[in-house]
Amino acid sequence: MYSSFRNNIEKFVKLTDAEWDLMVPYLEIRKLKKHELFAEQGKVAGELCFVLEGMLRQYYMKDGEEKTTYFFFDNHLAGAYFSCISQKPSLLTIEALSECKVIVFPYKVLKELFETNMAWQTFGRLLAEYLAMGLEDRMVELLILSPEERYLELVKGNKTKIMERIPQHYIANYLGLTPVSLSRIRNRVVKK
Amino acid sequence: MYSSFRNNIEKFVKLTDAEWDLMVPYLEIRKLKKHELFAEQGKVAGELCFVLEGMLRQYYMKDGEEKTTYFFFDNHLAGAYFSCISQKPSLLTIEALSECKVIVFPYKVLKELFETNMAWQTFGRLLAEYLAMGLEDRMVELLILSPEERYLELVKGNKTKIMERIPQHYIANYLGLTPVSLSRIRNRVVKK
DNA sequence: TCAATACGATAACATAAGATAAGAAAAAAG
DNA sequence: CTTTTTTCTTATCTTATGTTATCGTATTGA
Repeated sequence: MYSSFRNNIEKFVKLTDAEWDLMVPYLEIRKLKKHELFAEQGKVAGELCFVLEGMLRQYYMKDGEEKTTYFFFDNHLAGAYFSCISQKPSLLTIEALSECKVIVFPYKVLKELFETNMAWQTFGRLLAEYLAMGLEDRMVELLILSPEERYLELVKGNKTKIMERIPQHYIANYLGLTPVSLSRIRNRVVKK
Repeated sequence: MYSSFRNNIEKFVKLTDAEWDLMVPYLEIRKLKKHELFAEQGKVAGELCFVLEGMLRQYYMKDGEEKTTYFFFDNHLAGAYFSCISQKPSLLTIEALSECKVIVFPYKVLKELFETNMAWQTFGRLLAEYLAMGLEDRMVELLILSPEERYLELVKGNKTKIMERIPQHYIANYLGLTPVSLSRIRNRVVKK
């Protein structure tokens, strides 16, 4: 049941069974209904999860509008990681885009493992480095590519099929544009 | 000589003298001339540095143009961190914007410390988390703020005086716009 | 010191994006 | 199955940005 989660962690660092077992008692399978929130703006996040099935989105509020900035798919960690780390109220909300099955665990437990076990600590570093590299890529794309180029990069990727199931206005936000603008770009690109 | 570097590290994690001494033999003071490169696109980076004096910029090439995406000031770590981590050729170049005095050290040494010492490993995690949080903030600004709002955020910050010494077209890139556009925004903002 | 280069402001024009609204299509809810 | 809601496209209008070019000034380097 938890093996996909363990496998995913072990892409970063190998764990002995004993080390893995330090985490297991705190894992909990949870189902999220569509539109259910996993983390909420203004609240200090205490939990992270590993997505087994389904997908989620992360959004910020600006001028009363939801601005979607990230998606979480299966086999990935999700959660308001930086709120957990800083113990400050989260600036973002995480919502299930579909029915989801996730493995939930308290960040406190992970932190405890970070501080007491070298392998887990290494995992913590490698995970943060992995997150940072992803964010750097994303930032560079936003800085140096035009909206149309960003859209083309997105459809070039391997997430095309998944993306098709996500409402387009969320993807527009993700690319830093308005839904109307994305619709126009799609129209333009098709004609080329 | 190295105390500001140590202090900076100890903002993340306290080190015993013995732990600090593990790093000291590998530190080297280096002066960079204006326009001298510290890391170069296409080359695998092997060194990081801590800036004692001066400032540097990081840029990517796109369509034959340099796109500045980040600045490094004194009392901060600089370098092609992700190239060091991944041992892949760097996508970015780091250039001294002024005469610089930096403390240089091989990433290999740092990695060795990560893997053999718990305090250093913790530093590695906290550093990566810190970098990731900064990148997340930056990304969100790019996604949900308009160019003008981004400029206003920048001048609101505490780096105003430093920024004044940086050529404006670098700052334009950093904000994700063209130099001409930044000039117009500045003009517009003054009149309000 | 002088010449070359880099820098920033501005203008003119073309293009693309934002805002808003309307209508069709698709999905969700009852 | 029908109604309601959400989603997407399209059109119009306005505005901001990109592109290119010019000009005066500041900086740099020989």
